[in-house]
Amino acid sequence: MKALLKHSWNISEQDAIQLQQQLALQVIHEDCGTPVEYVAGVDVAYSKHNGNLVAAVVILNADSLELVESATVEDTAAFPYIPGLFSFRELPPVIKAFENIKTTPQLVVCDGQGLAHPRRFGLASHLGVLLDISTIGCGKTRLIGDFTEPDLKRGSYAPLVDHGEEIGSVLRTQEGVKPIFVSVGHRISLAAAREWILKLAPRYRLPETTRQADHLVKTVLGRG
DNA sequence: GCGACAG
DNA sequence: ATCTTGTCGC
Repeated sequence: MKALLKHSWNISEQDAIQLQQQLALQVIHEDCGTPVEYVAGVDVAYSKHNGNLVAAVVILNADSLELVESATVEDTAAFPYIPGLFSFRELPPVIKAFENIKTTPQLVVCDGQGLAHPRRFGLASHLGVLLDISTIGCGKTRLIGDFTEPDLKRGSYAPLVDHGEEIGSVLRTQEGVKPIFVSVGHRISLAAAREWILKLAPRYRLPETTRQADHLVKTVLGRG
């Protein structure tokens, strides 16, 4: 599949910020109602020797969570890691990997934030707008926002708040295990995003989508 | 000026 | 992200 919308990745830091503000206007924070048959997982890893990026996209059956298709792409890093401009560093190879995927997913789970971003346009939001597919931001750590510790039970969550605005949820996917940061990407509501992440993480802290994508990139790099 | 800072 | 050993717990 191909991205419906495209733009240059070879831009300055200032232009990247302006582009985020412009594209953020296209994000839809509501469920689109499309039945989900396939869910995609995305992850990127770095080669310790040449510094290259390896992106992986996995397509899972939404019910069985079994792998049905996958693709990986190795690329050179063209943009530095700057908190807030993460997507400009990792999305290029991710988009290329999606071009080698035949099965179109109705939902994509990203390793990073969506709405929980300084300009409300994290990597998940960015990928969602480019592909025009529902996306969820699922990060292992916080970028911005305040929160209180959610209860220890699986499924408990606490609001992630920035300047009085609820930008995501701190969700406990496994009892007594460190919670993850869930936020809306594109074409989905926060409640639906939480439900999906819980469904995708029946046994481990992270959803199967990111676990399988993570496993794949590590295999490509040699150690997995 | 001093921290915080997705991966 | 990546570099790294042992250790605690199921």
